Amino acid sequence: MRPELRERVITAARELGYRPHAAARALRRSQTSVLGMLVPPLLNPVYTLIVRGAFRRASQRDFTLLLAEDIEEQHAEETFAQLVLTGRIDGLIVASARPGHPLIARLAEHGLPHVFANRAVAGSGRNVMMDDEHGVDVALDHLYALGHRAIAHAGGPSDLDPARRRTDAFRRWHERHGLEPSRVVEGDFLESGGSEAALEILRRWPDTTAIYTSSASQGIGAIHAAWTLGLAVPARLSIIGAADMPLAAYLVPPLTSVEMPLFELGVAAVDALISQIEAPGAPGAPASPTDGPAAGDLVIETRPTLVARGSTGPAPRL
Amino acid sequence: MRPELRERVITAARELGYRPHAAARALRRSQTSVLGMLVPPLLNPVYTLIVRGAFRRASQRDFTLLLAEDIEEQHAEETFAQLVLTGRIDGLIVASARPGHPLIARLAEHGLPHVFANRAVAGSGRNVMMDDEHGVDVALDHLYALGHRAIAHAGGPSDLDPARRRTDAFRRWHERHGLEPSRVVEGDFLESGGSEAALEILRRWPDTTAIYTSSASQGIGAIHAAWTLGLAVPARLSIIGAADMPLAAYLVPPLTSVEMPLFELGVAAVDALISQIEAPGAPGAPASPTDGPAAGDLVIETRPTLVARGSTGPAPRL
DNA sequence: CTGAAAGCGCTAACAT
DNA sequence: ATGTTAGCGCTTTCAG
Repeated sequence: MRPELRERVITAARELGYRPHAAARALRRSQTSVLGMLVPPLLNPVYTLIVRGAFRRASQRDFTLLLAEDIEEQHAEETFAQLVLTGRIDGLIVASARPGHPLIARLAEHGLPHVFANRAVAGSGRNVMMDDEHGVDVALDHLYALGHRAIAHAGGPSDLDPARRRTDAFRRWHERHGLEPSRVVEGDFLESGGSEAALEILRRWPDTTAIYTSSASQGIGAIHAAWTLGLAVPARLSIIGAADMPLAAYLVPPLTSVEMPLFELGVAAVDALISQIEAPGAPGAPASPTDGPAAGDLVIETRPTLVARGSTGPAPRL
Repeated sequence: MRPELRERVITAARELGYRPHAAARALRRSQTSVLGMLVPPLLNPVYTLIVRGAFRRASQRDFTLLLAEDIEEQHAEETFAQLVLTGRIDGLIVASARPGHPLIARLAEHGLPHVFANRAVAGSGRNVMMDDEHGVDVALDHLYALGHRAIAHAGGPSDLDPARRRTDAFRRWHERHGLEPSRVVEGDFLESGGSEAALEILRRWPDTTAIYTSSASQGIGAIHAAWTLGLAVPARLSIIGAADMPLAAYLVPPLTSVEMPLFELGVAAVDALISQIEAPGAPGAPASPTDGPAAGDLVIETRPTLVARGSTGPAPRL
């Protein structure tokens, strides 16, 4: 074939907008170039940014991202069947892991490449996480600098890994500062959880001057709780939330928060998954069965940073 | 083959968890059983519920839903190529339509089954919408009953169909009530848009006693604006937003809003799209090129309802 | 170094 | 009725 003809064919193909047929390609190469991603209910706005990072990166690397909302665990088996058993995806990002989630065992058994994003699975060696501990330190240092010493924590569900890690970090920070880290109440990640936790905190420890919440939504709930009790924010009670979102700037008062590298987390999860898929031998690098971070675990380098707004201020004298 | 053998094969298949390979099936039947859905940035929480309805229904009808975020229009061509030209999807739900969106022409030309959800395209005959006009009436009737007569509207971008329909409905309601519908300011659907619009409204018409915003996010922004101006909500200014979300109950004060049938919209969009795909002859029912609602357009039967909370109250005497 | 052919897993049309 | 076969569009291997 003359180079001239070759040129003409390529040009023609481009002009006609030719694109290889995905299904035929997938069938022949037994690789779909589709990545699955399982996320908790998207009402939790934290995940929309993670998802966006994942979409962007997948597209850059010529993969398509197939999102699935992990609403109720009873549907997990169905989701698994639909995505994995029919060969629709080459790998899966699980951002909704919980201890005992039926999917975790199924994945390991099936040998599909997969990573856990944000919610780590101990010992899996497949975790992609943010530096949550640093995020806690940033928040508590900010409160400390404002003079707060009676700081409480409205934590997330303790069986959810990032919630537990933040609670642990909260305790460690207090120990480092010679303070008693007893003011911890657990609730869900939503506004309702934050509101109820704040109410309980203020009932049990009325001299609390600041609350650190494990999510922005909980922060909103905590502000609401303070309002219902008639406590001024931040004059009487300071509130700071983990994870920032655009909304936070428009609350009354605007919520001080810790900005987390959510977009980067999505990007990194996709990269880690593709590495596994393209790894020569293994269908996903095997995890060492030790507890704690295994060899393959990854922590995003971008560190959480403080976004100071109106919901935190100097500690009051009570 | 004896029925007994048949039985054994079926049982064995089930026990082994056999599932037909999606790519092979797609190739042979030239139908992927995948639906695409294009949505505006998911930071807009309105779409998370629509998406959930769509996911649920697609799954029920044995389709997989492939979500794509329509972030910038320059990526539209790329998205189109990736989803449509490679034959990855059987049809597309477009929830991010704007006049002149490059995708609209491409879709018509290509002949792919598609519907427009929430953001209608005039004359397409493929629109699945909510009864936004009724939503406006519900909001304004509520304010009227509280004694408000100087009501302003913080509208969405006028080139976005639901924003325009709500603005039109706002004007019609005022005409029906013999009031001057002049207090309309346009902004984007986000908190910032609501805040800026509210500020401008109060600057131009200082005697305004109530604001109806075209989204919940704008409502949040409007509350924020009132707070910065030192206007009490609802004692001095009532605020009501279109579309409800769980967050609204935890704002300070809790935001009165109009609950829209978002989940149902997602469900109906999927049903409409699948009908088109399964329609015998046409690759999507042809649209009549008339202006206004065309034959194939659909309005969700569930009507918007009022959720009264703390951000609306009796009109003050100024 | 160019060109033909086999086959991925499935299903629809065919021959028994 | 049951069983066989061709071929969807692509890629990879093998023959020329």
